[in-house]
Amino acid sequence: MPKLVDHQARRCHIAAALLRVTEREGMEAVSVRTVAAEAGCSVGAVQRYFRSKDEMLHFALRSVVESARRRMDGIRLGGPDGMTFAGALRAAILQSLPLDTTRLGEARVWAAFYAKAAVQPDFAEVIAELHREALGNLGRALRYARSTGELGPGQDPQALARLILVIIDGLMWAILMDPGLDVAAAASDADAVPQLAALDAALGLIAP
Amino acid sequence: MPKLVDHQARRCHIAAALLRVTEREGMEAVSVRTVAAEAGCSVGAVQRYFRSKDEMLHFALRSVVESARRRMDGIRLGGPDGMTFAGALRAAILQSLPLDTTRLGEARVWAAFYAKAAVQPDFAEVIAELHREALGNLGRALRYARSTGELGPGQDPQALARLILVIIDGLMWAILMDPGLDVAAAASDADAVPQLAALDAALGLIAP
DNA sequence: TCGTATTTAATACGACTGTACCTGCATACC
DNA sequence: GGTATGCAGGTACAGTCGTATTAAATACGA
Repeated sequence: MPKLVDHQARRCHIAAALLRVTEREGMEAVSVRTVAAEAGCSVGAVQRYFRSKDEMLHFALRSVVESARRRMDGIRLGGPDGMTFAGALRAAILQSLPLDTTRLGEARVWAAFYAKAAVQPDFAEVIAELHREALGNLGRALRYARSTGELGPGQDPQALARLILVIIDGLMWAILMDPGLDVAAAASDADAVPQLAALDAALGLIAP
Repeated sequence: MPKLVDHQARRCHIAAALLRVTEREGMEAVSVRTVAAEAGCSVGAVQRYFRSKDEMLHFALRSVVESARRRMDGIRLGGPDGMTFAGALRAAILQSLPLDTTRLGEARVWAAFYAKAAVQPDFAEVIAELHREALGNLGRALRYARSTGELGPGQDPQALARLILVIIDGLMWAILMDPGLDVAAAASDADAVPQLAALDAALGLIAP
């Protein structure tokens, strides 16, 4: 038996390189060669771990979906943690927004995959599944909040969950499209981001 | 004097071809050749009207921004037109969403330009300017609505305008990412689009 | 009708694309 | 130790990319 390599780890390593290229120069700059260079290996190497460029892109998408899922699972809205429901919700949303350099990079990657999904249904399906899952999680949390009285009884938790996810996506783009955004200031002080006025307006309406 | 052609019209013709290609196959499929083929002319022809591919893309972006601006200017929220404020607002937002095939195509084009703007600041600037203009228009309309009492006095019109624009963008993506969307049904009956539950939740909070 | 300026088409160029193949190399079993 | 097997790198190929340059066709003013 010859040398054995951890295939999965290699694939992740190459996918990470692909995401770095995407974050820096967009998905149009992603080619087998640029990714190989970024990953510090040869073209032949990435070809062994991915049969085709398309398979590589699919794997990369699944990896970002996976990390988003992990982040999502780490969020707890209900629960006894000395915080108001509105505050916890706001914190959870802020956590999902590109307010520092690393999350800004991740958002740029998402932007590229979103655009690809707009014309490629199989990509859209993967994203839609994550979205359904997020909808379920958030809806469950909101139902719990309503049961404890933290959320008004007149509000439909499922529709509200939809609304919050829509706002998160919309805010992501609004922040991404703002060329004058000061990321350094945003990371320390959320009030330096004028786009978040929309978020506070929404939260003020939801949980006054 | 030799043959004279309407340069501006030619540029628009070619830009329209570029947008058709983008709508169908995404921006990665846009090349000087594919656009020339779609426009029914030679590569040399598009090269005369656009010095470079980048200039062509800029012109195309400006043309979609221009048409979005025109659509926006056609929207009137305040005014005596036998409609409640909330109803007029809802209608205006629905008009901006990809709920039929033509607007779905336009949304796909927007998706592509959004993604490009995420990594190319000069594109982002053009979009940001349109966004600022929309913010101003909507803010004005909301201030007027508040002055007539149709909007509660406790709400900040500017923040609310931001929120509505964020929701429009977020809804656009939510609809675009849904592979199971029945466009035919959506065009005739907005209730066939589950994503719009988010919109109604928001409107219920804003103008109850 | 001629001349000329403008539009067109076609081609050439170097660089880059995705993919296929092929050569060494290091390893682990017989 | 020999050898077969999985891995890495390199190269080749047929296309396509954006752009520059060329020659032909066109249409108007004189």
